[in-house]
Amino acid sequence: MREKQILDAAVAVFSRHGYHSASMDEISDVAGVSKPMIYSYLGAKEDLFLHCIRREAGRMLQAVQAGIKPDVPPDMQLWHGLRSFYGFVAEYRESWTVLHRQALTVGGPFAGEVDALRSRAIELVSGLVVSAGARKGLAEQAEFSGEGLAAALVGAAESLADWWLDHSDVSDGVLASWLMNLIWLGFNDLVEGEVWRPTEQ
Amino acid sequence: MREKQILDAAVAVFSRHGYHSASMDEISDVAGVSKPMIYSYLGAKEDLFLHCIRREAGRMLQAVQAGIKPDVPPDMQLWHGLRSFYGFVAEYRESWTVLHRQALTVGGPFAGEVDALRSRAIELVSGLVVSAGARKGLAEQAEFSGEGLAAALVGAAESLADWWLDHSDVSDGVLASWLMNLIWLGFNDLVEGEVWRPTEQ
Amino acid sequence: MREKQILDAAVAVFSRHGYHSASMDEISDVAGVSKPMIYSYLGAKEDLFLHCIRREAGRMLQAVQAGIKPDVPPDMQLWHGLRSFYGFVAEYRESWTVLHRQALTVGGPFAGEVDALRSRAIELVSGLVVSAGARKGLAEQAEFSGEGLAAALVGAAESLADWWLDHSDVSDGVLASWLMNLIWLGFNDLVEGEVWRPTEQ
Amino acid sequence: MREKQILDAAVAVFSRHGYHSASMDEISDVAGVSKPMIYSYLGAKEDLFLHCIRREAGRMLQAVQAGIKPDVPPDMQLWHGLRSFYGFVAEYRESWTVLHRQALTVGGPFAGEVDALRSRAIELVSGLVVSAGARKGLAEQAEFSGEGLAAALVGAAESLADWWLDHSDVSDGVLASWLMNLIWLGFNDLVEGEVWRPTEQ
DNA sequence: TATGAATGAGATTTCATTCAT
DNA sequence: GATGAATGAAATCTCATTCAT
Repeated sequence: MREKQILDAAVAVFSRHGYHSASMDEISDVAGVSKPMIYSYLGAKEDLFLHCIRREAGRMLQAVQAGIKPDVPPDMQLWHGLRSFYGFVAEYRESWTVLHRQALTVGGPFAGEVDALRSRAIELVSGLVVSAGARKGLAEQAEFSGEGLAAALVGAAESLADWWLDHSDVSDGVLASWLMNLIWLGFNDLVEGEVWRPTEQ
Repeated sequence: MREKQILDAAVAVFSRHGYHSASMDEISDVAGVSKPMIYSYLGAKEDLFLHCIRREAGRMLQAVQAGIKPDVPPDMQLWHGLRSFYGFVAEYRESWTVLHRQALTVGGPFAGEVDALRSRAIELVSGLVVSAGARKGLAEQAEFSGEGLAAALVGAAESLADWWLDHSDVSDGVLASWLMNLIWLGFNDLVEGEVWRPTEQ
Repeated sequence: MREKQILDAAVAVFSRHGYHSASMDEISDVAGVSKPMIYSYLGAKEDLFLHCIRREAGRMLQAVQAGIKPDVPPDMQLWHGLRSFYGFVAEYRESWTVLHRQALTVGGPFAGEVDALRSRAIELVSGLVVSAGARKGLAEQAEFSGEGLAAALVGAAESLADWWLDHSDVSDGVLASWLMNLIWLGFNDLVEGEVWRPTEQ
Repeated sequence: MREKQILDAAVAVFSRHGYHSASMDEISDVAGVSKPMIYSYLGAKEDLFLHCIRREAGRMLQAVQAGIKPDVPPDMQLWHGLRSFYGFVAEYRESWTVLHRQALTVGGPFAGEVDALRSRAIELVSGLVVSAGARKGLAEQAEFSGEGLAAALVGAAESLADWWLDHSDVSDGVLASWLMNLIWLGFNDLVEGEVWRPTEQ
């Protein structure tokens, strides 16, 4: 299909050069169609970029959700989710680049789209965290913001993905395992009432 | 000094509009000098942006390092470092925006600069991590990469900083404390040999 | 017939948007045929427009001439001609718009076509004028150009038609009667030797 | 001045090719400046055209009004006005072309500008007509619309100007005199109660 | 030294026009 | 014969960059 052809090319070019530096000329070259076709199928540059973001965000969300098994304990759900996430990043490097690097910087309608995606992720993680906390009988600790923690966790995962792009010699499972160890254990301690406090000024 | 004047204006404008959408015209307006002056003092747009990144990166690194007290245990060093980091982000929002949001998207010489900064941060954290591990007698665990963990930690800290920009009603100390609890505890477990492993496929 | 279908659509679209802003796409949509058909039946955009002008000019001329009764005095001939003209304008607004508003602006072959139509009209009026003059025994007055006067008269009629488009609450008969009173009376005076001359510098 | 330079070029090119076919490239060539200068001094194409219309309309109005002597009888005022008008058309052919031919066809803000100019003309003529009528004690004749008559008169004058462009061998005074004879005499008759009526169906 | 004035080069976008089916 | 799909070519507009003063 022409649409897929064009979107693939657009994602490739946007991921290489970023939104502004990408030229419709190059996209049409890579896609192997003429510029008017792009405008006819997917609209102006902004629309095209939006379509890219939406498709890639959809793909990623679907990949991650497909990897999560619903009937296992929360830690295993997070574990599977992380593996799927890194699997996706490995397979669709360009998608990830567009979503993570490019879509954030350009203002306008784009920020909203990616924010929505990240919100979905944070929400999802928050859910796991809360359900784990509940299972362990965690009382409400007003001191901590579930959303803040989830944001940090998501950020850690993203950053690790970025780091991975330049150190591709570890498997997705290993990455996920690092995060689980780093964070889940700490979270467990937290749940169990162990708290770190500064010991001196 | 002319240079400071120009760099201040450039950082302000770049942080507002991003690299590409920022116009030399606006920068010269904000700086209160004519465009040829910018070219004469700081070179073309790319150079100017590079100078911005370098200055802000230097400032940030210096702020963080200045906050770290060398003769306290590693956890307290990290704690102070995080507080300084969030202090810097709070005080120099624009610097942070330029470094985190804008510098990532543009390919070419910029990525290198920011990577360098992040590497410094990762290195720094790695040092703490390793020294903490050593103190506790952590054997080399080939399974874990100190650098990878540090990257994740740095990412978590950055993400939390971003999240903070939209939830400014918590103090820098609270943010740092969240991270310490989330990550340091987990790391401690790790150091002490407690490891999370998947319990089922 | 295909041709009529296309021409009707073209006249409608040209009259709405003008020559340049009219798009072949819209014409083909309105006509209900595909663009290649237009090119096959009536040629490129310029040709199409020419065909429109010719057809509408022909229609208008025919309508006016059909309204003129040959065996009545010149003033009555003019009167009937004017009524027919305004009748045509009322019934075929779009034709009139294309002929009067759009065809004038575009240089090239179009000007010629419309000039030809106007020349026919001027000629026709000239004939009446001269025949009226002759009947009244008007000596040749080198000072006046029958053609110039006719041009002015035709222009007055056209302008009034235009004015009418925005003040449609008077009948065609009234319009024609205004012109007859304004111009025919003056012309009569002229024919009878009464001449206006400037009374002072 | 650059502005005058550019406007002159723009009027020349617009008058040759019309609004749509005129290209900014050609205008900048004719003006002897680069395109960005045009945008900087006079804005986008639409603005540029508006500036042209306004300047030429202003010139024309001023020329005509300058020619009218206020303390002479209405017919002499009209006479002088017409002479000035044709004088202007003779001297500024291109201005006239832009105002009459080009500005009418393009919709949008332009129509308004030219309509305003024409309205001024019609108003002016209406004033003369009414004052002449009053002087002669003309009763209100509901049958005639002063505005309509004025529109017709203005149209006649415009048309004659157009005709003149191709028959430049008569002087402006002669043109004005034709119109005075054609219309003023007829109007006089009207004022004095002589009315033309159709004599048969 | 400092700048107002100027431009080259390139970006997006739109149509009239034509193949291939 | 008829059309959906495709494109070449050109138009408007912007901006980083530099003379001439």
